[in-house]
Amino acid sequence: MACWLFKTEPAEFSIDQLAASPGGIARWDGIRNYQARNYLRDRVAIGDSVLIYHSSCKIPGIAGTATVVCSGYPDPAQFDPHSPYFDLKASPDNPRWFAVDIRFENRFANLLPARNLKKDPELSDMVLFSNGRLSVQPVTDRERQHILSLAKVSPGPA
DNA sequence: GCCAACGTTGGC
DNA sequence: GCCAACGTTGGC
Repeated sequence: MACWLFKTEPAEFSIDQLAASPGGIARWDGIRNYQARNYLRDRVAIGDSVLIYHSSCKIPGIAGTATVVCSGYPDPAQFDPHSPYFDLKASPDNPRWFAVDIRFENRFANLLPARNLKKDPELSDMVLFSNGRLSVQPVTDRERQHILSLAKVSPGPA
């Protein structure tokens, strides 16, 4: 089982919206970056663990966890001319962008602020800090374990 | 709102 | 294929 960090702007789609989705399941779509696309298309698998990261908000950080319930498939939004994610150059025969489905697992009692995680020696190698703009990124098992242990002790905003 | 870092585009 | 110009991301 692999682990991933998915970034989202909570104003667009938050972990609460995920939790409120039918069955706690939602499509993770609208990813328009090739490196992230490659992960969604080729690597993200059913049963993988996901850390949900809130970005571009008051306190950016990890908000909770989810599980992958459907691996990569063409993102329907790319074919919809009314969608902000429409892509003129994509076609069903030759899809350019991919989505996965995830199911809500847990919302941390206290969000883990990125500025705290950044100071944590256990997490110094996280992709989050070397390529902060990548919206789908791999997380090592060690990083995941550490983050989950932090979430349990509920450190809260420092 | 600023700005640094990074990604994409397009002329050559 | 290079690289300058431009656009986007995202923390602050």
